[in-house]
Amino acid sequence: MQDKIYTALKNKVTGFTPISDAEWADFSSKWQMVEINKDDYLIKEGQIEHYFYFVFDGVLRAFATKDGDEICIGFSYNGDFSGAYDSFLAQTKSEFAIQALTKSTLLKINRENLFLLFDKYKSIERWGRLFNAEILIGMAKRQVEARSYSAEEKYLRLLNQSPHIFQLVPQKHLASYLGMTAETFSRLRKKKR
Amino acid sequence: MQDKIYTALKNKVTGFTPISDAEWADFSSKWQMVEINKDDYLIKEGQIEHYFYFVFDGVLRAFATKDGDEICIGFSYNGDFSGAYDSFLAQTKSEFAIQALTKSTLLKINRENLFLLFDKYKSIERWGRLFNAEILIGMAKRQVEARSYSAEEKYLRLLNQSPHIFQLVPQKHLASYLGMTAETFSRLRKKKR
DNA sequence: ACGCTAACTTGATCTATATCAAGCGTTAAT
DNA sequence: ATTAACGCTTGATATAGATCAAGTTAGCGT
Repeated sequence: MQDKIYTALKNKVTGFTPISDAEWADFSSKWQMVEINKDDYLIKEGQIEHYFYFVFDGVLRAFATKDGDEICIGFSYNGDFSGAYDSFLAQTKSEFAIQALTKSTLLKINRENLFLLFDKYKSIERWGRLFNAEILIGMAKRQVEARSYSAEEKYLRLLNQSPHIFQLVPQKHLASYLGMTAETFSRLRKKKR
Repeated sequence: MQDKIYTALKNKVTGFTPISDAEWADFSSKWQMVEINKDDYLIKEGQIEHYFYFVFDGVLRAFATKDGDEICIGFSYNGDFSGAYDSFLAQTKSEFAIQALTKSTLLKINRENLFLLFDKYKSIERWGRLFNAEILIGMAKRQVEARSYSAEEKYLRLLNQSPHIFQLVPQKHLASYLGMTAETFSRLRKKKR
């Protein structure tokens, strides 16, 4: 049954680029399973990220804190990679925290091991490049979105494009994710029903 | 004197990861020089990006258009890479245009050649990964910035962190880049003098 | 099942910033 | 040299969404 977790990871990685059996054996041996309870943190603001995660099951949120208010940056679900990735790459203090919104099952790999794998295998290096590209493309989209639309438009777009997350994530986090207050979110919700 | 342009590219690339002479010879042969006049476009919204650029000299701006209004996404200067990078990677229609703010000298490489180089050389693949990482880290920072600060705070932060761009870029573009109107920008400017 | 806390709703008010409008200075074209 | 076009400034007004405050609901721990 732990097999399933590694199979999920394998599917995810080979979705980017093919990997030989030998490479997979080495690669996969470096990942360990971790479980984390609801409300616990993968990492807190100001810490340096040493791990890169794969979410097998659960929901997590990334958020920064500004003057005591939380600013929700994003979410990770089943099949996503997670972690304070910019801190992980640059080894700078993380500007945000990652917290489990549900009990979650993850795989993690530490930075040293991952970087050794990058050195050792071109396929893994390629996966790293393509994964970075995917994240980057998503962030570029979101940047334009955030600046192009009103609160109402952003609400409706989220509703159309990711209806499932309304079930998974408390409204206040969705509101913050869309850059509005919980009150505004609630009013939009009422309006559209 | 064209040497200087290639030397600048070499310095930029090897700043990420070392590259052998043979690799460099092959890699550099795939880049061609392009010149572009002030106000001309590298790419327009809706087109698919086939090239990846290196700015030897000049200033460019990337902007999206929403309801006739321009939303400035970012700038490229001497020593930066440029292009509609997400369109280049995903081969989807670009959501933004790139326009020269000054007469500019660039190097460009087409996608096919670059991807062949990724296949051929692990060092180039690594450069690709690290370059993606750098862009990604920058975008993550900017995302948090854009959401954490008021117009005034954003203005002051830009003034402190990148005073040079006040000389290079018209105010209206800086205003849009910071997510405010030109009027608001002008008022903040007056206030702080 | 009960009580407590946190999430959500609803209404009243406030405010940062946008919008609209008009004028000024500088550059560029005729 | 004159005018047109554009970028910047300044003032008046409008508004989306925030903030503040109070009440309601729902989930969680004991």
